[in-house]
Formats: sequence, structure tokens, C-alpha cells
Amino acid sequence: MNGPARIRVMVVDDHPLLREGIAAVLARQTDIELVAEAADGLEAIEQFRQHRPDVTLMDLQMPRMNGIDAIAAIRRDHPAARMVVLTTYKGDAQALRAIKAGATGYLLKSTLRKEMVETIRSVHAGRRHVPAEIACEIAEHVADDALSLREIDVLGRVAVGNTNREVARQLGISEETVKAHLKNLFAKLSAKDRTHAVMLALKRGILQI
Amino acid sequence: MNGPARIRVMVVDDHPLLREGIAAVLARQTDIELVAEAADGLEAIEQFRQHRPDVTLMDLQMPRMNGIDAIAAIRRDHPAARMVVLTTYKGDAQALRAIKAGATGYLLKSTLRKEMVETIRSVHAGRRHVPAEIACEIAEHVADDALSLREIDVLGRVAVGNTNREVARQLGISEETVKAHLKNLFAKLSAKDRTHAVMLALKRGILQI
DNA sequence: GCTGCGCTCCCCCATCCGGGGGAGTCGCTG
DNA sequence: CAGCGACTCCCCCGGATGGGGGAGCGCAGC
Repeated sequence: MNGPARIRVMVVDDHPLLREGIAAVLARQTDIELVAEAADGLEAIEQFRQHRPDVTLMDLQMPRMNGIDAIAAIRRDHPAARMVVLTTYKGDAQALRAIKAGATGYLLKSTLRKEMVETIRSVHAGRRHVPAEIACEIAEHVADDALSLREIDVLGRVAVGNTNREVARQLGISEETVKAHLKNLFAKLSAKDRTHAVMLALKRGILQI
Repeated sequence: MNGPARIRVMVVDDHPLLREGIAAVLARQTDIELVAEAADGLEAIEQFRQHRPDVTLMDLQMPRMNGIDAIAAIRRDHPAARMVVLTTYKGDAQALRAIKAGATGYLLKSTLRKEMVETIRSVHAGRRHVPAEIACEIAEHVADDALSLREIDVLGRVAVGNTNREVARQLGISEETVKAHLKNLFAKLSAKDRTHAVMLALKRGILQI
């Protein structure tokens, strides 16, 4: 049966065992072909150039270059590339950022085999595929605005135990400004204090551990 | 070739794709046989009873019942059971707790196929198998003592934005006592303040997000 | 029986934090 | 150009935080 061309897929993840699992599932599909694998964002860009897969499954948390940057880089050169985000958590900041970067689908690693191949077919057919679970998480938080880069920077320094004064010195700004940034981001995150703010930022994927 | 009995393996993980990957790798080994799968701790206990695998690969973070509790429960009834921890992070508190619960091996999910099968054979042969990477992490922190249950409880409440007074009221103790617990755990974690302490506890697997 | 440690409580006090207010510059966008 | 938001700085001030000290009780191990 040499019918319609098969969907050419690349999988990008730093866990070899997970790649192996995806390969095993895809091998059982007659209409899907795994043409490339990569363990991080840089490899992904290189492999994409060589193999031009129809659909790319991309993890977000990876060494060297993360998935968001890799998606953005690939989409810049190949706007037609179909990218499906593959991640463990359902952090909304991550999801939103990935979709902004050009992802057309979103898959949790805890999903079943069937859902994965359906997503690949769906995305290849040109449809967006974001599960209701994720869509809700995103909708829940697009209302309250995102943190600015400066606010994220300040919060990141607070997270590692710096006082307002230390953050101010590190950034070359006044302590009052640091306090202003914190006041603003507390309101955005609905945080009760700096510790709570760090926890919420971690939950939403704004900060990483 | 119906030679020596094959090593009977069970894999416990809430990610079906990862289980699939492990199954694919094990299928290529002539001396290893995958006899059972489970998606959480409770299923693991049930499946163990039914199939009595020689070696169990167990994830730590799972819904319903986590891996530590499952390992402890299985080892209580079957002290000879060989348990290998399979996890994403190398948090030392997790590693140490797992080994205390009776794990005989420790595997990072980012390890290669080869290392996994070698670990299975090694553990089945009665050897302990903890990679140097993990052993170092553990050794680095066994010197400074672990947090007490009360301290972990206090820190967990601080992490979600409670003030010392609120924590005191929740626990029915004095605010001074809460401050004492915090002072002690700051010293144990080498934390600069409560926010830093929460971050360090998350890194070490003492707290979960 | 003594020691160590977890847990509890108390004191003092310098410092930090966070909420309230206002205000200026810059750059983007409608 | 007017408005908005990010970023910057300033004021005041009550309350929270954290570092220092000491102390009692109960339980487990040596």
C-alpha cells in the first residue's frame, strides 16, 4: 500500500526513554513516520533543517536551548512548520508563551497514546489542537496581565534570598523601585507576600526551580 | 533457548508514553521480561501482589499514592522485592527517603537505555545501584541534618503566603514557636530568609509545588 | 542516669517588608 | 497628540521578620 504520503514526524525531548515510547507508538501507525529525534533545542533546529518534518513534537524544559526558543527559531525560518508542545506540567505561562511562539498544539506527557496520534493527525491537517484542560488554564489567567520582564527579573532575585536592597544594588536602581515592582507583581499574581509570589510564579511556569 | 529464567520486571509511572518507551527497550533484551505495568502507587501494590516481579521500576511523583509510600508498603510485605527508583529530578531528600523506604537502585529518567537495563540486571543480582551523581548529592546533604516534620509543616504553610501569626493560629502554637522553627530550619537549609528557604526546600524535594 | 534533640515558650531589638499615597520620563499605539 | 503602561523615584509608617539570648518538657539512645 503505497497510498498517500505518510506524516513525517520529529520528536524533541531530553528523555531518551520517552522518545523511545513515542517511537514505539508511532511505529504502530501506518500513516505516520518518525524521521528525526533531538534531545534539546539546538539539536532540534539542526535536525529540522535536515529532515523538514511535517509535525514536530517539542518538550519545553530541555538543556542548552529550551522548547519555546526552539519553536520560535524554527517558525521564523519555516512559518509553515507544525509544532506540538509536549510537556509534563500545565503551567499556563508556559502554554501561553509556547502558543505565542508559534505552537499549534499542546500535549501533556500524561496523555494516552491515542490522543497523541490524533493530535498529530489533527495538527497536520491544519487544525489547532489545544485540549480544553489547557485552554481553561490559559483563559483563567489571560485576564490578569502578565509580568513584565523587569518584574520577573526582580522576583527571580528575590527567590534566591536577596533583600530589596540587594536586588536594587544588583540592578543599579533604587530600593524604592524594587519595592514598586514587587507591589505591582504582587497585585498581578494575587500574592500575599514575596514567598507566596515565588510559589505562584513557579506554579505558572514564570520562574523555574 | 530456554535457558535461565528471565528477569521479570514491573514498571510504575503515570506517563503512559514513558512506560511504552521502557517496554520497547526491555522487549529488545532477551533476559528481561516486562510482566506488569501500573500508573500509580495503589495500582503498583495490586499488580505486585498478582505478578511478583523480580525488579520494580518505580516513579516517585504520581497521583493517588506516591512512589515512596508504595515502595515502603511493598517492601513491608515482600522484603526481598527489588525496587529501583525512576525519577526526573535528583532531589536528595527524595533520593534519601526512597533509599530509606527500601529502594535498592536509583535511575534518572534522562539516563540512556543501556544504563537502565544494566541497572535492572545489577539490582536483580543483589547489588545496590546508585549512580555517583546521586550518591554525591546525598553525601553532600546527610551531614547537615534533615528538617523535622514540624519544620516541614511550618515551611509549607509559609510557602503559601501565611504570616508567622497565621501559621501559629493554624497549628495552635505560639508565634514565638513558629519563629523558633523557622530560625532552626533556616540554619539547616543555609537559607537567607523564608523565601530562599522555600526555594531550597523545593530543590531538595522537601516541598512539592 | 545522662545526653541530645524535637518541640514549646519567652525576652529584646534592629531591620526589613509591604501598603498607602504621589510623580516623573520614555516609548508605543490608537 | 493623548493615553497607557513600563520603569523609575520619593514620602510615611505599622507591622512582620529574623538574629540574639534563655528555658522547660518529654522521649529516645547511649
